[in-house]
Amino acid sequence: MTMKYWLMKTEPTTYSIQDLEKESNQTTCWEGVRNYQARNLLRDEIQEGDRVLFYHSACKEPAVVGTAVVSRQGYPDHHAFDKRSKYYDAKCDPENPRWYMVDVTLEQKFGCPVTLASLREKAALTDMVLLQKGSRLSVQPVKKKEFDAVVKLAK
DNA sequence: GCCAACGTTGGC
DNA sequence: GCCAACGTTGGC
Repeated sequence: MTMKYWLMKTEPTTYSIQDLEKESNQTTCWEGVRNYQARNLLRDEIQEGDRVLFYHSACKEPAVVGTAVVSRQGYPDHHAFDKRSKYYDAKCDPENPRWYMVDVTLEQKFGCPVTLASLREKAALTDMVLLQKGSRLSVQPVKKKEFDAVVKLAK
């Protein structure tokens, strides 16, 4: 299985790369994704060892702020069954999980975040899912050359 | 805060 | 299965 590349969005007011940095083992579960297209990626496509662009959305300066590695592949998001969780989903049956998550581990926090504006300036990145009009997927595929180009911009 | 784009819900 | 209404996302 060859390594794949992804981009995951998070609102830094909810969970930021600084939060990930502070976790034990700098690892967290990526809970709360409640979109079927993204769910399918989390459940079926994303493999341990895959690389992730960590993206801050809905904030003053939207940007890729670092990279992470998938440290556990898809498993049921148990927050959906927890009434106290903000991600509780009353329609979910633990016997037949609807929502999935993966674990991610911090790889690198960029010293220099790669802003959305700077991504748009790069001709090599015009096909990135993130940059397409109306694109809202919070977990999305990235091509290797795109991943590499973004990492390069962080230097 | 605005609003375009997209996803989901539910009546029919 | 259609589609209007509503809710959410997320850049600006």
